[in-house]
Amino acid sequence: MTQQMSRPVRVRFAPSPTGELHIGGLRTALINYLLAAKEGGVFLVRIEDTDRTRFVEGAMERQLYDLQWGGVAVAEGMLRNDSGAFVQTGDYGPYIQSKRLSIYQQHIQTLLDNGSAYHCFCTADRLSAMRAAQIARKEAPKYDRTCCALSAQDVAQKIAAGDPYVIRLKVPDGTTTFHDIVFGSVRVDNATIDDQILIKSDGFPTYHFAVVVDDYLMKISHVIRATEWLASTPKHVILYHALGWADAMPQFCHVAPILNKDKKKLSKREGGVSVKDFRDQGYPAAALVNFIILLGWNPKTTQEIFTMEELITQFDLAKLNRAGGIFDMDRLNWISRAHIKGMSIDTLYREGLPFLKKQEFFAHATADRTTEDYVKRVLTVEQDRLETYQQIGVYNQFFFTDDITVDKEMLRWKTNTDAQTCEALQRAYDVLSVLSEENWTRDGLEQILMEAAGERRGDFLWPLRTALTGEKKSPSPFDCAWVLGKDVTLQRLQRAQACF
RNA sequence: GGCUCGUUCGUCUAGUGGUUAGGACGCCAGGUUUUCAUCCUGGUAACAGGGGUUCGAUUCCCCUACGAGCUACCA
Repeated sequence: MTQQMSRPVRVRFAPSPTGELHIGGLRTALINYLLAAKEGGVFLVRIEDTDRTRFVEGAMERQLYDLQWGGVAVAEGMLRNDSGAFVQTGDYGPYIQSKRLSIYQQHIQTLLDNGSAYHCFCTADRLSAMRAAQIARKEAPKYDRTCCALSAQDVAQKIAAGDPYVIRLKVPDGTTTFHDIVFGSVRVDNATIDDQILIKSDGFPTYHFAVVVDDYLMKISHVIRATEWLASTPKHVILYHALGWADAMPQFCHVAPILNKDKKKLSKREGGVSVKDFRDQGYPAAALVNFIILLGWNPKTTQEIFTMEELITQFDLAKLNRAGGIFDMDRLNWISRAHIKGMSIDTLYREGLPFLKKQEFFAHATADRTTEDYVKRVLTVEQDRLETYQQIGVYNQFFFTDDITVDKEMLRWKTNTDAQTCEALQRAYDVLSVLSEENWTRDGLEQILMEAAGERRGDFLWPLRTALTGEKKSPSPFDCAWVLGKDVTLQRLQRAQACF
């Protein structure tokens, strides 16, 4: 088999507008995109909407938006225009299959003419009866070619009479072999392949026919898609030959699916599998992308955290694994944490603010606690503790509300007495009340408070920290005082002292 | 049932005809520490099973088991 290694790279992602973009879909799109980006090729999007019964209004737009969110940049096919709408762009359109019906008609005719396809008038009832009988006889269900024996006259007559029909591929005898970049050589006996329907009775092509016609006409160099297509690739190979396009056959590359804990294909039933779900939960796009690409691929180094640029330079189709990977939430969280940790505060603020704004505690916060400056201080303190944007502020709500509760027990460090606790609070107040605003910095506060703490740090720092937060767990008292500011810090210390 | 594909710690994986089978996540234990988180150190844990080939197989071949996909006028 000849491989066109020098062909310009043109790859495509071809979603069906039937629902939200699945993370498995994002992964497939990403792999296509990475190859194109690495090789200086073109990544295009084509919409496969030939199943009118499953069409969902708006699904295409949402999927394209999710792709863009994930950083998978589309160069041809469906692009966003200035007003935000997705429009067909490129020299190989239309890029929506339902707009290509006449093209399919033209090419099905060559198949009909050269005897590679035939009309079939069998009814659904007859087909299902036939299939049931075959199964009962423990045979592989397969069309029995009744209509293949019809004369041209019979066919013309039935068509003229308005009988509904489909057009089937006449699978030739022999075997079909093809090379897959990931799975290697795959060979099947043509006798096991059914006479696949190419054109449905509604005149629309099936996937198998449309994908071959479109990939050929759009000059696709690599067909990179999910492994669920591996078994039907021989049909496509047969079609390339029947259409006389064997020399222009793309390279096939099937990528393993993402599985759930039961090793089943991750299904929408279980929730939390669409790109939108993860975006809504506050995972950075770069983290999700990093996570899904590492499921079944790695550059053979120990690097685990990647930017998109690093992925592009290090990507290699040959390093894709064959086995499917199980989706592991712990790992996603770890990768997400690493990405958030590595962000600038400006980025974290820009990305995280929309999530913070949805929080009730933030909506009720006073104006001075929702300023950019204040929120950025909170983020500075929380950055190392965040797994998702959605967690911002959630575990440290005392930053946004004065409605905190402190009592003697909370303020007491270990077995200290009330007097010792009071003394600690008073000492903290004394030290902080004379600290200038200029020195009210993370470092400045840490320095002066550690000095004041002396040897028995817990005696001093615990009452201070709980007085400021009303929580047993929180960031350090230095960080809390820094975020809250001098006025609030002193107020809260006084409130704590009033417990005694 | 048939066809195609797959199988290294719980998970993601590296790896070689001879390795103490490496790393990461998780988990556990210690350390740092005012708490939590972070961070540091250490630990736990794998070549699905059986036959070959071979001086020697996790690595090559075959079989079995298990798993997945396909077997639609869905993609």
